[in-house]
Amino acid sequence: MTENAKKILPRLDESLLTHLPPFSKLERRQIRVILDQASSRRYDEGAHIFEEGETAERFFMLLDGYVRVVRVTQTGEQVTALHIPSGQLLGIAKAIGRESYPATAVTATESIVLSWPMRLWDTFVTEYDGFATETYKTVGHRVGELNTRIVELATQQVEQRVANALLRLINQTGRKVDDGIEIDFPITRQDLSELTATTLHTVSRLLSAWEKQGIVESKRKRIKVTDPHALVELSQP
Amino acid sequence: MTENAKKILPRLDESLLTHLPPFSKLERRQIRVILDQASSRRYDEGAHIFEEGETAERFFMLLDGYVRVVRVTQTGEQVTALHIPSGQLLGIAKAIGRESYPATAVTATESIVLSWPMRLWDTFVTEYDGFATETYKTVGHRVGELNTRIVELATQQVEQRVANALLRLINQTGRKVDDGIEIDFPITRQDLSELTATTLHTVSRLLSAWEKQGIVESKRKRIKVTDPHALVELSQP
DNA sequence: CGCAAACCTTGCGCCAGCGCAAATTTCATC
DNA sequence: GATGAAATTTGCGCTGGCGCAAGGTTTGCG
Repeated sequence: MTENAKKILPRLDESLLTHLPPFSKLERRQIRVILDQASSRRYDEGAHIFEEGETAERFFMLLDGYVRVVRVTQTGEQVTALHIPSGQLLGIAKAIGRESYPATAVTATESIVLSWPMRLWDTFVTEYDGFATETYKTVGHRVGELNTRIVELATQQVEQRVANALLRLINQTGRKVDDGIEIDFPITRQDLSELTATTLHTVSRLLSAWEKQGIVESKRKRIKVTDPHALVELSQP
Repeated sequence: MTENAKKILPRLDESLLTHLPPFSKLERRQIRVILDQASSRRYDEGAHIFEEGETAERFFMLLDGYVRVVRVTQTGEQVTALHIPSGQLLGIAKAIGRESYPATAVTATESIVLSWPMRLWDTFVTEYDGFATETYKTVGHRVGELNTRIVELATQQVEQRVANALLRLINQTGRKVDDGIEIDFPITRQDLSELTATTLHTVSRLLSAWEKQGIVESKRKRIKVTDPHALVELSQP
């Protein structure tokens, strides 16, 4: 409840966008236009922003929160392809020449999301300097991440993959706390297992072992890394 | 030798490009300009067209042959991310906002490759209608493939992955022969294992088993699928 | 033709990590 | 503070597929 209170919809204020890469170089007037055309919306934890295969009718910017990009197999298993932190565009199917979303976006926390109808895409690209470049950089970055995940899945042991995943999470979304770095959103053993292609049981065992060694501390849905260096060691082959 | 004789450098003729998606809509005059600025080159089997991390100074079109896109881990293992058939662009770092190539391109057969200096990229995008769209579609398609590979690696057994890889190869690059479909380029057990994240031993065992069941026939570096339907069965969970 | 290099096959033992099962802890709600 | 749902922990046995090793086959080359 108190959490909710903090996360009311923000006023559509210029300062929301000016510091974000795709828009940072724009004039106030341009930002104004962009904001006027945007819809703002709050999503609960676990909500789906868009679904794989759906016609891509809107594109999104994550203002606050975290999003998991997942695929679901025929047998219903979920596989997490990426984690997206706030400040990034998502659902940018047009930037990769697609008419439909290639995966499903699920909020990992309550999130605030801005969105625009896809028909504005071309306008944004032609009207706003740097927008195209930034979106292609975003795509490039994600392609890099996908490649990295493939290499990890192909060559590393489960322990290394989980260690790597944790490191990536604290790098991207870590919050410094008293004696360590905590992952900034609720994450279950199940989530971690979907991210590392293993089972929640194995993740649980690993975390227990690491906790005994003083590398991490974890409560339900919370993980704090107290000795990142040790994790780096574990993540090396 | 006779093989080589067939694969001399082609004359830079208009018909080379007119039927390829990125250029198909262009006028003869435009094709002429594009060809004038291109370099044509033949690569031996196993040659590297470009290396991961290298500054992306040129972009390429594969006119004939097949290319594997690979990453090499710190420990020297190779992981194949994609296979690219002829008629496609590659090394299009600019389309994903990168200054350097994100992976290494290795020829799987002798190949004929056209290339242009990257400084022409923006010109191509602005001057030639449909070029940008096609490149983004290419990117989109590859992102889809990468996602699929991640899901496969994460959820499937080795046997299913190898079956899937074979099916994909015969779909993309299969050549109908007397009593089956043959993969159109030399492929070793090792190659297949790098494509499916397993060992050449396991691939060898699987192929032997399948050969006994009459699903495939294979010689050194050659694989022919005689019963694709059975493979489809095996590829399902 | 004979040799070396590259490629392929097969047997055997082992173990990381999964599946199953059951118990326990934590949290939200009334 | 009682109840139920969700998340987590832990034990145990089994097995897919890897590592190791040895031997066989095909191809290219001097």
